[in-house]
Amino acid sequence: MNKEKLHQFIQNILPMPLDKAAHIATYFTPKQFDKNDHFFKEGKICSTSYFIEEGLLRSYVIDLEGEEVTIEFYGKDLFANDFLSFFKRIPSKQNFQALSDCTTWAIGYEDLQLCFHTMPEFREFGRMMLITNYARLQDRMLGMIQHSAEQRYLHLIQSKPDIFQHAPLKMIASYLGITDTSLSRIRKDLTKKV
Amino acid sequence: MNKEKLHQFIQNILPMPLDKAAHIATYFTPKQFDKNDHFFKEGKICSTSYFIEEGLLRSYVIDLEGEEVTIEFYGKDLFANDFLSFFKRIPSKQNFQALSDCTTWAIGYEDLQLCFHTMPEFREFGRMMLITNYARLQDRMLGMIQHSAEQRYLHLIQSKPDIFQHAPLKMIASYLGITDTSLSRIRKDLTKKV
DNA sequence: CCGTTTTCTTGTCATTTGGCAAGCAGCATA
DNA sequence: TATGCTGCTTGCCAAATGACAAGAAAACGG
Repeated sequence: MNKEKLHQFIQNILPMPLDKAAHIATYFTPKQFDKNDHFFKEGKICSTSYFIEEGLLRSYVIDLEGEEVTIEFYGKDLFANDFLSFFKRIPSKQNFQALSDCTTWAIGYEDLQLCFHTMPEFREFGRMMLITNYARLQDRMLGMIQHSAEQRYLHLIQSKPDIFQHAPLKMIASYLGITDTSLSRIRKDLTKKV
Repeated sequence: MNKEKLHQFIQNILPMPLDKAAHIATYFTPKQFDKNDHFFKEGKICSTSYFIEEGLLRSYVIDLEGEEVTIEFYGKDLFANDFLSFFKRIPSKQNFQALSDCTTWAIGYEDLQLCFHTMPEFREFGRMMLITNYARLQDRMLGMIQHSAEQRYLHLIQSKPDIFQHAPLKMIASYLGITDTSLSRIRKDLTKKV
């Protein structure tokens, strides 16, 4: 398990010399998850952030009726954590679960702070990551407002096709904001149309 | 027009000595908007960020049918800009409009970068603001998934009551992800229930 | 004050989505 | 093989929301 992909990821978010990226990478340690591992549970402060080299995760909350609502799928080359809990040091409401065997790089809160305080490049990198994620979330929000469930489903197939090999329909449905029954019907209608 | 509220705002996001907050505040210049001013239009790079001392703004996009979709309402004590365009220096898809006469404090991209690079407190302040906004957006997303239009409407009345004095129903409806017709009916039903 | 425009409401009907329950299929395991 | 378990589909009907159009009410500008 080498750090090449981690370097690429860092340089992808913010271009910087390889030695800088390599230095940043030294603060990350490898961490494996098995499929279905619940590796973070709500109520605690999220103190570790994971860069995903390979595999698929999801975060979810439990709603008032006890139903799981998937907040986000985290695939390859993404950073998984609960920003709010992580940076504000407050208990998280989210849970994290591996949907496949996962190869990740972990960094703890203190190390991340150290990186922020000592490396301007890393600050930029962190800021860009936050902004990118914010913009993605805003686009998804706009999608919820402007598009039908069917359109959102089709878009998800385009943008995150790997989800469909690992996540059961119910998780995908709650992510899309519909029930699994409706999603099943949407799929049925789509096969007719083709 | 004094900077007291700006100081408070900065210290509210991240507690710091008054002199630090005052120094940060020197980079902001006052800017007034009249009701209905469209002070930023899509296609350009968003290079100014506004702290709102008084008044109400909104950001919106134009969808494929030419309809305006309100993305966000920015009230008192908030920071208004398009993060993605502002920090990535790419053209924005958003428009900004004053919904009432507004008193704001403006800061340009270069000054903001200067602040980031020279003041650790300001970096923290900026990071916390991004995270707070991200968490808010995520909560709104969850609301879209878990709650009915009526529940979202009631929640909006609680959380941003001032909107209803300045924004027409159509803007509020698109923000909630429904049509103005539906919102009108929801209001009617609620008066019956009371 | 009048006339115009915008905003809001309402009626009718269609479409989308949900709730519930039944059934089927795959799959692990005793 | 028998037995559950989970995931997916489907039928039936209800509820939520939308599309379109008409009209009432309010706001605005001269």
